[in-house]
Amino acid sequence: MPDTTPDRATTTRDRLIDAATTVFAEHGFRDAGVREICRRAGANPAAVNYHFGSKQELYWSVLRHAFEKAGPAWPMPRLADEPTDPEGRLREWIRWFAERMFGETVMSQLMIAEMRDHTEALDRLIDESIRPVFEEVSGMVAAMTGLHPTSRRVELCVSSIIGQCLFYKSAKPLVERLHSHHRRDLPEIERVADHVYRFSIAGIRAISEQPWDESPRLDRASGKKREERENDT
Amino acid sequence: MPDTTPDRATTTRDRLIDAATTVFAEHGFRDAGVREICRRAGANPAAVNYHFGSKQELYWSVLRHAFEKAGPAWPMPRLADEPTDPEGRLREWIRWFAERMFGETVMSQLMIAEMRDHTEALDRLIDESIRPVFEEVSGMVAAMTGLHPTSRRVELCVSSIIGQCLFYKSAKPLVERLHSHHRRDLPEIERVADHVYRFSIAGIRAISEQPWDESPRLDRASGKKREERENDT
DNA sequence: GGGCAAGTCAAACCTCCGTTTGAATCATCG
DNA sequence: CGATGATTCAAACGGAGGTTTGACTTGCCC
Repeated sequence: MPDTTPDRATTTRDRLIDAATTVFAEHGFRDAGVREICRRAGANPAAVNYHFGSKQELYWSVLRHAFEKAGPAWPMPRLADEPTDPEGRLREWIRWFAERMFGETVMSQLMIAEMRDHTEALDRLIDESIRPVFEEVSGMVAAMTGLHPTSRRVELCVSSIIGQCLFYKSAKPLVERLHSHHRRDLPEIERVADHVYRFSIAGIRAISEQPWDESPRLDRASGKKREERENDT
Repeated sequence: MPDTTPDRATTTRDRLIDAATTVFAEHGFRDAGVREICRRAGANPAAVNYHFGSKQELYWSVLRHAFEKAGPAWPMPRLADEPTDPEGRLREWIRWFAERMFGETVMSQLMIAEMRDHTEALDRLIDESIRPVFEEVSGMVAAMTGLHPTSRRVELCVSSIIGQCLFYKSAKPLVERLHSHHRRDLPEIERVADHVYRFSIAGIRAISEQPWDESPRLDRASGKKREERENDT
């Protein structure tokens, strides 16, 4: 007896995709079990290999399917969509992104899981789904600062912004235990997004105003190679 | 024949701890294999169960051992250590933390791996090793802003700072592919740390100057529960 | 030396998991 | 109806991983 009502109307193949999407999102590729997927889909374990050839192929199909659905169903606020100022666009984008990080959307779960397990799917996932996000934010920051979108300073600012949001997702067990009043409802998400926005706007301004040496400082290359020490602590 | 010179002088138990520390740090608890640990330690697979009882118990011993070594060998710059200003202390702390995030220290690897797999060890790990870090940074931010160390605004600022640093660790495969000129040597780490510092200082000032409603906005609690929607995208 | 406990080892055990097999079922069409 | 191809199913296969077993070695004390 399957967990979820298996939608007898659809084909076994479709039910497998649906069930696998959920299980892969919850457990990642490695820890997801073919038997559990089939149980949830109300199908026989052999069905996976009959319809897809292998667990790996099923995974690819799930990702492809999630991509195609996520594209139109997950509209990222774009810089050119409305004639507001870059700051307003950034605020809107952070809110959008924070919602995706707090809410357990299947697509974000799949991406996080894939980042842990990194199968061969990671490259495609990054190129098709994450790089556009980076470039979009880079465009906003560039518009705010007058810097080139691919400049190092913009790159670092974008990482700072995304890093702040991603923190609540990737370090979720940590946040749940360390933050005194931790909730994940909508007003709370907006509170966090608001903070990230204000914090980042100030950071971006400070960085753009700083007359920085854009090239990576070669003058300090004299420091002995302290990198790659594997041992101790 | 074991991979690493197995230090014939030490006992089998100690060699097991050493080998297990490396393997657990590299693969996490779940993906680490008892057979590989024993191979590296030059021991028999049964040795784990003879000396520790189970793989789980070995894992606990590894964590305990790493804790005890990491404490004194991993000195976190403390606010009271030197009579500099809070800004200078924060700058020093970010540099220290960034080095730990970029460099592959065993302790940071163990923590990240444990955050993925979260076994029962996570709670202890957080309480003994991560919470002090949070509180230390909270103290710095509080000293800079005049806010209470446990206030919500300080909490959010600390998350922003740590989130920025953690990004380069938790999203490492992403950073490697998206950043145009990506290196992990010492000058590069200092470049990133410098950026995070300047970005954060400005963010903290902006947040502290904002006359914010400190209580979580209850007025918006009327929003219907949009949380926990599992489906779509 | 004899006995005894600690330690080590190869081999087997047990469970879980992805996959394969071969028979049974169903639909379609001549 | 009978044949054929697609689909479903229970059962088993083969391998990997943690654990157990039982014999063997080693060192120590009476």
